[in-house]
Amino acid sequence: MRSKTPTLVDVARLTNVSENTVSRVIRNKGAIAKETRRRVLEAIDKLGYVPNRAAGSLASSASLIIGVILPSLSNIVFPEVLRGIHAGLAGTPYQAMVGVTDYDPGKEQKLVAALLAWNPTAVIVTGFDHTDTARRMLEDSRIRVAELMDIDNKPIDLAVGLSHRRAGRATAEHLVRRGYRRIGYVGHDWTADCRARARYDGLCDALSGVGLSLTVEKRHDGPSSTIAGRDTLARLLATGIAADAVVFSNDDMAVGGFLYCVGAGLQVPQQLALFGFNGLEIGQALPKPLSTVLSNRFNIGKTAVEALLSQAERPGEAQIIDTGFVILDGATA
Amino acid sequence: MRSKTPTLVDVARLTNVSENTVSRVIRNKGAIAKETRRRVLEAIDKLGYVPNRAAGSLASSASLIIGVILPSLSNIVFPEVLRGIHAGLAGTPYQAMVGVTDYDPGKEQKLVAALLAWNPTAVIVTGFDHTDTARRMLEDSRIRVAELMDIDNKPIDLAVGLSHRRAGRATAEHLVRRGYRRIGYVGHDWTADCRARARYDGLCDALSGVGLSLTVEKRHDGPSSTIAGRDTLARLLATGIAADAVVFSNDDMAVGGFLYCVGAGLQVPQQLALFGFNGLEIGQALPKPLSTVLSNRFNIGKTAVEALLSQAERPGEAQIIDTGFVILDGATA
DNA sequence: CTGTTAGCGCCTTCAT
DNA sequence: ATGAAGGCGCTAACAG
Repeated sequence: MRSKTPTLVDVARLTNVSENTVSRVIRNKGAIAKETRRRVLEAIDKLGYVPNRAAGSLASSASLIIGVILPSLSNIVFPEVLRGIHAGLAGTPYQAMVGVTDYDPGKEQKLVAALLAWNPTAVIVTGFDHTDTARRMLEDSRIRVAELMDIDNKPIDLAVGLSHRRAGRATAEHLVRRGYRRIGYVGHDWTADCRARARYDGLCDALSGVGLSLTVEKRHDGPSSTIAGRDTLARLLATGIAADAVVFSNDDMAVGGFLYCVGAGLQVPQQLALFGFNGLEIGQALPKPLSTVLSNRFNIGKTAVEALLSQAERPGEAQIIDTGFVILDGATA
Repeated sequence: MRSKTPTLVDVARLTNVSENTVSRVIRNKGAIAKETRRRVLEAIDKLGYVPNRAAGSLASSASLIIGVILPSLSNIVFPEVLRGIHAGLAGTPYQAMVGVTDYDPGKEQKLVAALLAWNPTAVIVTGFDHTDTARRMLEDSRIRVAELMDIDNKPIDLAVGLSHRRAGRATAEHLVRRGYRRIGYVGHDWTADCRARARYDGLCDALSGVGLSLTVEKRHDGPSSTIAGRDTLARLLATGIAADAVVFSNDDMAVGGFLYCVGAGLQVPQQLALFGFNGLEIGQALPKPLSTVLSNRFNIGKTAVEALLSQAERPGEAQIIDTGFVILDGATA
């Protein structure tokens, strides 16, 4: 005969106080006599009482849930953001409810609806690219909303990330300063990844500011990957158009490019300089550490959670937190 | 004046049916007249009604939540498992509630309690290594429980994964078949990662079966990483003890080892053969594809979800699903 | 500092 | 095929 799991009432009875008092102790709300609290906690411990979250959510129309919507888990960047989110959540009673969109705004919209059905305390999404409906649902929800990775647009409530446009500009400036003039570009499909596009734009922008432009470029028609980087660099070099440096849409692609050079016996950076984006560990483990832009993904997730939890209400005006970026000099450009 | 979000009652009133009927339509339960269903769905659409999950969970003492507890998100393997889980969940009304333990059984126990407080439909954990309390909570919960990655122990309910011991044996057999006799080992801290330990045991086991043993070994005192692999191989070679092949605790480590060889001008596999575990993309993108064991992480997650959702009750006897492994011949061993 | 009184929105059970 | 009644476990609002 298994006795059903204990509830507030059981704790209250065992302690000879009202349910409400027990509830207050659990939530650290209102003033409670030291002795009462002690007895309540004792009873909780004795019974192994665990609050029923669904009941709590229903009664308070709010839950200890943080909704998290990520475009992908294949790109290592997002697991790192998620890691930051969990780091920010550790030690709090909040749990992350995670959904993945596969870069599909339609799926994102469904996930927004699905997560809002849980009355989450806050929702974290990626970027600014939502369907109108999704955006309206988020706006109307009145809960806190963080849009991560990018800060080049006006957020619903809070944006945490870096300016990809500026990161692209900084890349150009770095290469020009190093004396590179014939600069090529190897990218991936940016219909989904509009931040890669923003970096590209910043890059071209800054180059044209000093009277330069991309000498040659190739784009892989699909998501970024090491293998795509390797193969796309091969295609770029096969054009025969000389380049002394190649900028990659991100580190995955750039590492693939580096491995291509190793295989082809190309001296990096003497014969060809390489530049990435993200600052992934693997890039720094190469025989020559990759020159790239560090984009603190972990920190973006952690900072976002901390900001969201530190203030329950939306601030009067949308807020932006710039987590910045750092040029990693490396040895490949 | 913002009207509060619509509830079942609103839909019922608009349709002139009882709440109950609306509820049945939503849950596809019981027989409903075609025409009634149509009108209800119309009303739902018109009002933009979204069911309140907390209320549903409270009333049914069950929720459309799948609890997921992972040891880490730093190791790419677990994001891939999570990706599989989300793939299995896509198209269902279930959401994943994710927690991360940092390989700490104490944290795992707290997460188990925290997730069970939501009345999840099932819980997915990693491995068999739980505190007694955590195990008891999971057993007593009566909900479905999957233990992932490993199948070398008796599960609470369902295990999905591969035999790491056998993978280790297969590694030894492969190397011996290829003619390697002086085999070294480069590993990482396995107090946390007991599956790496199981592979190591299988490796040693199979070697001693043919009268061999590890010639030399070095273990990095920390989690696996490319940089750790690179540096630990350097330390192993610095011992001066000759080895013609080195087995790494996983692909991250092995890729680091490969990159060390590139930097040091060591011919792979002529001067030194390398062997990994996991079959990560990066290993296959190397100038010489890494010889390794493919461990289908994605599939483990997806298979687990499908198995859990296909049967609401625990089967009479604990069940094991072997997702197997595949030796990737590669070019490094 | 503590208790009382009403729900929160839905699902289950039993009728019809 | 549909409805009525009751309650899931907790919290909010107000008393005292």
